[in-house]
Amino acid sequence: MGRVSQAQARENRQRVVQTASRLFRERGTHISVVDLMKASGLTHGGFYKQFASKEALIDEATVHAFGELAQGREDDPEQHDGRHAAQQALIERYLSVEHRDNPAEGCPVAALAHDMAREPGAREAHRAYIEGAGDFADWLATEDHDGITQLCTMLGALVLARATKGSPLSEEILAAARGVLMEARRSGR
Amino acid sequence: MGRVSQAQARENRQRVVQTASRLFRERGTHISVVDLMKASGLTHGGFYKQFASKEALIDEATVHAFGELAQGREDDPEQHDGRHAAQQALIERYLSVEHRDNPAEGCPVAALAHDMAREPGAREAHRAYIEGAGDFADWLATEDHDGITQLCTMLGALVLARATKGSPLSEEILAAARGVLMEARRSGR
DNA sequence: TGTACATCAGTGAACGCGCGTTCACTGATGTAC
DNA sequence: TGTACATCAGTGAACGCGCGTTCACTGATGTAC
Repeated sequence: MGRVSQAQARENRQRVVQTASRLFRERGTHISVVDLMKASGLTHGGFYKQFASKEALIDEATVHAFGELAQGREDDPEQHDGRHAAQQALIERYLSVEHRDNPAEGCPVAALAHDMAREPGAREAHRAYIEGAGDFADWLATEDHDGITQLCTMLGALVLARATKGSPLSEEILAAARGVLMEARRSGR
Repeated sequence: MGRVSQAQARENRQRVVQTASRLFRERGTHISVVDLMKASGLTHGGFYKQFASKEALIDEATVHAFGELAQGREDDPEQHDGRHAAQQALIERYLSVEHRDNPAEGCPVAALAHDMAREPGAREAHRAYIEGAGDFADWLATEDHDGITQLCTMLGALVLARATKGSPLSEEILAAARGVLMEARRSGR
């Protein structure tokens, strides 16, 4: 193939990060460098021209995933009413069958939780995860509702619904969580 | 070493299942057969004298883990007041730092969630998981409180606390979840 | 602007290693007499 | 009850395979003149 332009190289690198951030969420960080590069339309040999190690890519892809998450929230209007409506819309989307079935484009706090819990720890990915989870909880909070507990219920429901997929219980879990979160908001509690 | 008595062989086999049910929760089902057998005080070669495959052990160890979970609940007194107190005690234990730091002896619904979500599906382990999660939710339910949503909040808090361990957020999550679940029960809502 | 050459992004074979699994071997256990 | 032998739980070397990583090679790109 020969050398590729610097612009093309930057684009290729960015595509690997993007692909990794999706596949880590879908299949976990154990996915192989070969599969990752193949999914990015490249061969595995060039990986180390762009990244110091697979760990470095996990760090970068995790930061990338949380950047997207934060960006998605910024699009929402900032005034109080807009925020409240945006929160409700996000809760509905978060607890949908579509989100359950598409972890690759979904919430990294839920999708990466076990990989974070089982990895060493003092890494950039972990730092980004903790910051991302905290920011998400803050964003969910209202005058009357603690953001952390709402996030626990949402994330717990999503993780459980994914783990029980194939059983009617999976949809019951999503519906029950939607019910309790929306009811609490309607009644002003 | 030579042949071992049938009683010894049964005991060894049971110890492997026990060890596996602990290590799968602690490190995930990706842990190797060599490590699993070593942790059971045996060498890896004999594994296939006792189990058809690693998948078969995952199935058996998962069923074992959920059996223990159900058994732990049966010890509690059956009358309504006893049940209510047992539920509160379990919630406190579930959301403790000790439970966060000891997944091996902890709740398999939380510890195995991601392995279940990422594996094929139509296996005995998945069936046991779904049944175990449903039974746990039923056990948590009261006249006024849906068991599913309580389980979502508890499991979400535990998974998040484990993923953010090392940050103060981890303890805040456990405290927030304890707070909202116990407050709801005290106020009768 | 053209030309000559150094650079280096991407390729694909190869590395050591750990995985799940198989197998020849061992010797104490279990059994037939 | 004792003896002879078949059984088989456990051992450890070996299998093919996929992993993360390295490396010699390629040829279009970028650059010095």
